[in-house]
Amino acid sequence: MLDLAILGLLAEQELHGYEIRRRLRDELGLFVNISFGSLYPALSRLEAAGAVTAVAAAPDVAIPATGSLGGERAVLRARRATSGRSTKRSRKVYRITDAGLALFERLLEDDGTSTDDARTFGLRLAFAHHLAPQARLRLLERRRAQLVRRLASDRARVAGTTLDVYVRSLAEHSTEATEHDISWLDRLIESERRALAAAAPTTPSDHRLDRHPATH
Amino acid sequence: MLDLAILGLLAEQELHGYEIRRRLRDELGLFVNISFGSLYPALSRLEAAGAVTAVAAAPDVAIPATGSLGGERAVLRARRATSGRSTKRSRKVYRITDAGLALFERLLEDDGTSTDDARTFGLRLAFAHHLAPQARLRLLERRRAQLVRRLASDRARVAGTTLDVYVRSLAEHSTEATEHDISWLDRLIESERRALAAAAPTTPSDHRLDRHPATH
DNA sequence: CGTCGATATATCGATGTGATATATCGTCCT
DNA sequence: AGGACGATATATCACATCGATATATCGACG
Repeated sequence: MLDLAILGLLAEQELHGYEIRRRLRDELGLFVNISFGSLYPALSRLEAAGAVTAVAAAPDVAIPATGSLGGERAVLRARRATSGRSTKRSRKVYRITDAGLALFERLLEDDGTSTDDARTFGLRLAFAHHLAPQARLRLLERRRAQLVRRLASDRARVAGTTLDVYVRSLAEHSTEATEHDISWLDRLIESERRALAAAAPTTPSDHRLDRHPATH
Repeated sequence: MLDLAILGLLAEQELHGYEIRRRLRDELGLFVNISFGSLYPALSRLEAAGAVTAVAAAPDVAIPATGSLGGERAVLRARRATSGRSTKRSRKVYRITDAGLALFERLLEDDGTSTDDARTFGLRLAFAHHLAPQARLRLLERRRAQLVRRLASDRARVAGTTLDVYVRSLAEHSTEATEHDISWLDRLIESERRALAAAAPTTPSDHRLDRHPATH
């Protein structure tokens, strides 16, 4: 679960542990508030598995050529770091390997029956730009189906003989929240479908299209 | 966290492990989907701590005189069980002790800085009828304040330089969900305030009222 | 000049999950 | 008749994650 988060960040740029945590907190802190107690062991685990390698401590923070991720503040930090002529306490900078990239893509797509967690879905969506359009659509639809199932069982529960006021209120609110989630997903799905139709209007009935997309 | 759940159920009625899990799943399965791998150890833990005691396996399932909790199906199950003249695999029925009740109340109120989890709040609210009106109000207001704080930091994040479409959508949706939660809490708080005012209209300015409420 | 807060890595215990093992009983299919 | 299957029931394992804590370095601020 946080393997996915770590690999997703490292797929864009080399980073050290503390910085990984900071980015997860600042940029998608909605779900993940990863603790060091899980981060460092996870990095060791990934290193042992050959998914990442520790490279020499970078003397200065690489200004992200990838753009998109927290530009200004990163520059400020880099300036401070270089001016101070300090590496703080020696950092271990990690780089993702080919095996790690493969693992990342597997974790991203994996419709694994497991851990329904909203957090895992959020993480996958946050890295959705790494997915092929069709895979992205599948991700959204899978999640939608899951929520629809939950909604049905929640409704069944509300219909049951639960009398307590608070439990009932809780159940009703949860139901509404799920409905809200679903309509949000519907909007996303609609948007993806439109993008897909606009990109490839030639072969709309090609059912093999999503296996190995020509490019992206 | 599931100590709270277990004690909350046992506070109303003696139960064995499997039944505890079933009730949690069926009645407030919104949050808790407790696994046996945590339930049984938790029961042992609570037993060791003197919060619960294992009593002799009940020959028949007690028809809940407390009402409110899954009546019909329980009766059906009880009938089947007695007709079959079977206790299935010998069950351990647990009863809550005085110490357990004290612990339960502590866990219910505990504004413990820890584990902000929505699940913990949901659990507390589900058992809110065990709380004094003022404590109930405090619980709701504490949660509200917490969500307001989260909302502020979420908004700050959205205002930042996050360019990715999906991350942005995720953040916006999360923000809306939090707003929805807050307005739900506002309704609950309003309702509690009204109930409180109706119950004790004599001393509206007594600021000590919530320390040791006369009764419940 | 000394303390505080941010940066940085690491480890510990407690708690929770998912998978699996074991056993008994009722129900349904053939 | 019998046997497969699912529900009931308890228990344990490996593993993931969290929160707290330890350790260390540095810049900033009074």
